[in-house]
Amino acid sequence: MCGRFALFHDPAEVARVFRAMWDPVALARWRPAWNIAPTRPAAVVGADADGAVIHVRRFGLVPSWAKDASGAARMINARSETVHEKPAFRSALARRRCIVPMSGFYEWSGPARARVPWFFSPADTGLLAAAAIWERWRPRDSAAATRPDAAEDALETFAILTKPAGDAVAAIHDRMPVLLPESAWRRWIDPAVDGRDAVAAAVLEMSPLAVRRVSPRVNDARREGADLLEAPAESP
DNA sequence: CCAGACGTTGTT
DNA sequence: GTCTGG
DNA sequence: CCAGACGTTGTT
DNA sequence: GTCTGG
Repeated sequence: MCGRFALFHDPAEVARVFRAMWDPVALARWRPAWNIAPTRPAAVVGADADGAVIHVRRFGLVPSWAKDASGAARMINARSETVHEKPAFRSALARRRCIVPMSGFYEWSGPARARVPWFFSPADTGLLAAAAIWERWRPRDSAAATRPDAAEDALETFAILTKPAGDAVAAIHDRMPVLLPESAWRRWIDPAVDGRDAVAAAVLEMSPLAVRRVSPRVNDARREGADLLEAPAESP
């Protein structure tokens, strides 16, 4: 699956790779991150009238009909096998697909007492592109909804699609994010493309991955920094 | 009809 | 065990 | 995803 | 919002 990831590439590099423009508000707010956990902001690439645009949205999808945003940490992933039929995901899949640029993502192995983190990154250079869907949520509260700046109360969130693990991931875990090769980026974020077709094409793709064991300091979602990727201290 | 859910993943 | 927060 | 909390009451 | 269960 995919519950934690990193995007520490320079923002300008992210824009260049995805041939996208940063939303100015998003760019001002974004900082490279090595430990992006559910409920935390992440950069995402979406299709706009003007082309590909990078926004900052929160990890963990809150459906538009949710009474409050507190369930955000629960819908962090959507199964590619069933995403088209789930009430919580269906409309997002049809009309609101986006790409999550990643320097890499984490998976854990081992028993609950001693979880071991691993970092997966592109085998070659570059960035990973995870397939995702997003939603816009507004407070039900009518006073907030009628304020002139109601748009500022809107919360944009996303969930990452998953599929059965292949290649490098299978040894560690049984699920992994759906990763898109560059040739599939445009179709994924194009709302004119049927969602189910887009998923069917996306899950066939394989991105060559490198993997390494990293510091268990990453387990704590409050920690941050490049040193989270250091090899763990030797244990006998 | 109304009420209540709506999601994924983990581990021995 | 199960939920919440990061 | 993992880590950490998980409860009520009264009083200042 | 939209579907399922009673």
